[in-house]
Amino acid sequence: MNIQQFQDTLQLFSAASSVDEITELCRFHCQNLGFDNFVYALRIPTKFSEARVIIIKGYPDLWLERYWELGYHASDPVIAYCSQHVVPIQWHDLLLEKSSLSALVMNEAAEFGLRAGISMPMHSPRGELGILSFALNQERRSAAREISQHAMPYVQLLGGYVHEAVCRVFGVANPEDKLPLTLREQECLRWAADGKTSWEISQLLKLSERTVNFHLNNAMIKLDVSTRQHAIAKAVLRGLITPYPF
Amino acid sequence: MNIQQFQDTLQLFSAASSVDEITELCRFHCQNLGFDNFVYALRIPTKFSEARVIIIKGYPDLWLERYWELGYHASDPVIAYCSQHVVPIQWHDLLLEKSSLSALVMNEAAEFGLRAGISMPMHSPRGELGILSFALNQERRSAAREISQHAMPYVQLLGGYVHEAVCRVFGVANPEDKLPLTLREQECLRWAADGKTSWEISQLLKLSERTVNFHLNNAMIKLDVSTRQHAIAKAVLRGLITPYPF
DNA sequence: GGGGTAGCTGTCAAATCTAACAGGGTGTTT
DNA sequence: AAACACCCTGTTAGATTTGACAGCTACCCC
Repeated sequence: MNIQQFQDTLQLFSAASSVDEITELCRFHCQNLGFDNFVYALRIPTKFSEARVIIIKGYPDLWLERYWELGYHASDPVIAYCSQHVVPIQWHDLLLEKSSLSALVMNEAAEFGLRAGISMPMHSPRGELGILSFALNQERRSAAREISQHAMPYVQLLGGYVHEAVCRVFGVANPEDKLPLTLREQECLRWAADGKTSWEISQLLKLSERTVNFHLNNAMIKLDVSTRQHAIAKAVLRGLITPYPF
Repeated sequence: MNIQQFQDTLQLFSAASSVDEITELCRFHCQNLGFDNFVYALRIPTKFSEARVIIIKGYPDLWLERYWELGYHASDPVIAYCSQHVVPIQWHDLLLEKSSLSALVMNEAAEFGLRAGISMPMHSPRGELGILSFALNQERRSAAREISQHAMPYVQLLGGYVHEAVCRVFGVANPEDKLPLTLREQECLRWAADGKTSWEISQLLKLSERTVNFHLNNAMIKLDVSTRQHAIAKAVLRGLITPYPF
């Protein structure tokens, strides 16, 4: 299958209307590309410590169970890479420190047949992060590398379509609850996230300190939190505010 | 050039260290794909309703000037599409209402030789939006469609690499310089970001309240900030602390 | 006019955080 | 052994935030 034909099959994702259909399409492409397993995970920020996670399964169940039980997502180097980048990565290219938690996760994965692979990060406008991974149970590095290398462009293309399909099926794109915050609330929050105190913000926005507290309080109520810190974490994760404190 | 060779040339973007180099690479790919013009625009949110915009130019200067002067970005249907999607679009497929502002923009663009084209949106972790566009001065719809169709996968691949290159050159987000927060510092910060007070964190981690403040203070020093809020915003944006599930 | 939303301002007490002064301990590396 | 990183704990004073009590204007929609 050349890339042009491949491109045509991608249109099927736009028509898919259920998880099962998407799973089947992924499975098809997985085999087609010469991989053994696949998984797509979508993280949707909700509360700070309560992101919603949607998974399209094509991985060994035992591994997924173990993964969640032990909270491996926190040390998974693939997730760490994907949350910062926009181009795909071959697992072999990840920089791992010996006997780090990250290395442990990857080694255990290998025991479940996930020895080599490739992952494509997808970031969408509201901070959702989708990761499409294809894995290979292949001992020989060179062979694995060749397959991954060859699959790279296909995986990159697939990523976007799987991502849009999953978001559509689960009704993720929801512009309504994107900005529950008023203009002033966003402004105040942004400056607060920038380390400014109420008084400083009042000077910046030419308001009274009381008004700044008023807006920040309203923001906290809307975000259902009771401290500024929580409000900021939540707003940043949801993309409600984008401070630039660098 | 097949897709495999193409893939190899993409590595050049990782080495590019200046705007000029990136521009040249884009120009090369533009011609190679059979297009007449290209442009890459990166929007970095700063304050609410304010953004820093970086442009890699390969469009008629006159058009770009007019575009900015008249604030066309506000009605540009390509930007509207790109801010909501993650897969590329052929301009012909955009839904335009007759005599809308969007249609006006596209018509005027056509007068500058930008009659057909394709645009690839790139969203990165902190809300930056990059748009890579290739344009064609081609009257015949069918011919334009064919070229665009053929270029689609290449453009999608290019997008990520141009995006990462520009972000790197402009120092937009440098995940590399991860300030090493210690384990305790991360834990405390994570709970603080969840709205917990020092006392509550001390109970959660079975520490004294003083110790929690100690760790949070160290984290603030390392992040070079003077409030918890700023520390949390910075840490979340840099991916130094991860929300619980994932 | 009433009701809704958004914005603005005031005071006050209690809770919380920040910054400064201290003092311990462990473990690894040089 | 000394230097270093990480971890733990104490006190205090002052700044800041939080939550509660108030009040006001302006706009839009029904």
